Amino acid sequence: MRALTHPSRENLQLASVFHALSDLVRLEIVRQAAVREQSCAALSVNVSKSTLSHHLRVLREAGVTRTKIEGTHRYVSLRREDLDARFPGLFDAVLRILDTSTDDTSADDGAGAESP
Amino acid sequence: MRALTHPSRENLQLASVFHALSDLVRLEIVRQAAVREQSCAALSVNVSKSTLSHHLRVLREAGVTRTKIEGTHRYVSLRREDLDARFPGLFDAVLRILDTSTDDTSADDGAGAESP
DNA sequence: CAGATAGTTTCACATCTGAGAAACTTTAGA
DNA sequence: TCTAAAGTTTCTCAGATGTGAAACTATCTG
Repeated sequence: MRALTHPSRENLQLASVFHALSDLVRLEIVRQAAVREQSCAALSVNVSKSTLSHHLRVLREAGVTRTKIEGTHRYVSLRREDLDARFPGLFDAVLRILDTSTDDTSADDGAGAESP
Repeated sequence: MRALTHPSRENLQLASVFHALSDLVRLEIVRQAAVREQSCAALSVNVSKSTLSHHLRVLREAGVTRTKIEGTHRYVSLRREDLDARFPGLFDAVLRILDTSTDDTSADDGAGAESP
C-alpha cells in the first residue's frame, strides 16, 4: 500500500493519458495540480473522498500525476517532465486550453460566478 | 439517419474529445484520417464493420471527425479547423505524437486481411 | 427488378466506470 | 495510548463501453 504505483516514463501510453483526461473532475484536478503541488484535501472538486481517491488513482496510474507521501498528506503534482518527454507539446496545449476555457470543466462549488 | 450528427464548433467539449481519443482503434483512425480523407472501408483497422461504425460514431459525435456521404460511401476526415479553433495546438501535438510514436497505437495487422 | 456494395442499427454480453458509504490504514498530536 | 485527521480500499450499484453477429437501409449496376 505504501508504495504507490507510478508507470515509468517509457511506459506512458497515449490512450491511457487521454482516458485519464476524459473526465471533468480529473481535468479539474489536472488544472489545479498544474498550478502547484496540491494535497488531496486542498483540491476543490466536490466529490466524496473515495471518489476523489479513485480519480487520483486513474491519473496516477496513467502517469499524468505523481503522488508524494508526506506524513498523513499526499501531495499531487503533474509529471510535466515525463509527459513532455514522451508527448512533446501535448500538455503545453492541454494546460493552455484548460486555462483559457470557459471553465465548463469546473467541478467545484466555488460559487462558480467568475467573469469579472 | 441520413443526416449524421456533428456537433457545432462551439459545442466541442474537451473531455469528450479526450474520450474519443482514449481508444487505440480510434487513435489509429485519427492517424489515418489525418493523412487524407478516407472511406470507412479504406481504413485499415481490424475490427468488424459494426465495431468500426461504432468507433466512427464516437469520433464524429465528439466532433473529432466529419463524415461526408457520397453515394454508398462515407468519407471520414479530421475537423482540423474546428478543432484548432476551439483547442489551439492540441491536434498539432496529437498528430505529431501519433506520427512519431512507435506504432503501439496500430490496431491493424498490416496484411489487411479483413474479417470475412 | 435483382443483386452486390457500403454502412448503420439492433441485440446480446462481458467488462469497465464513476459514485459514495463504510471500514480500514497510517501518521500526528495531546 | 487514545484519538483525530487524511487518505485508501472494499463493496455495491447503475450506467456506459467495446465487441461482433445479424438484420436493415440506401445506393449503384446489370
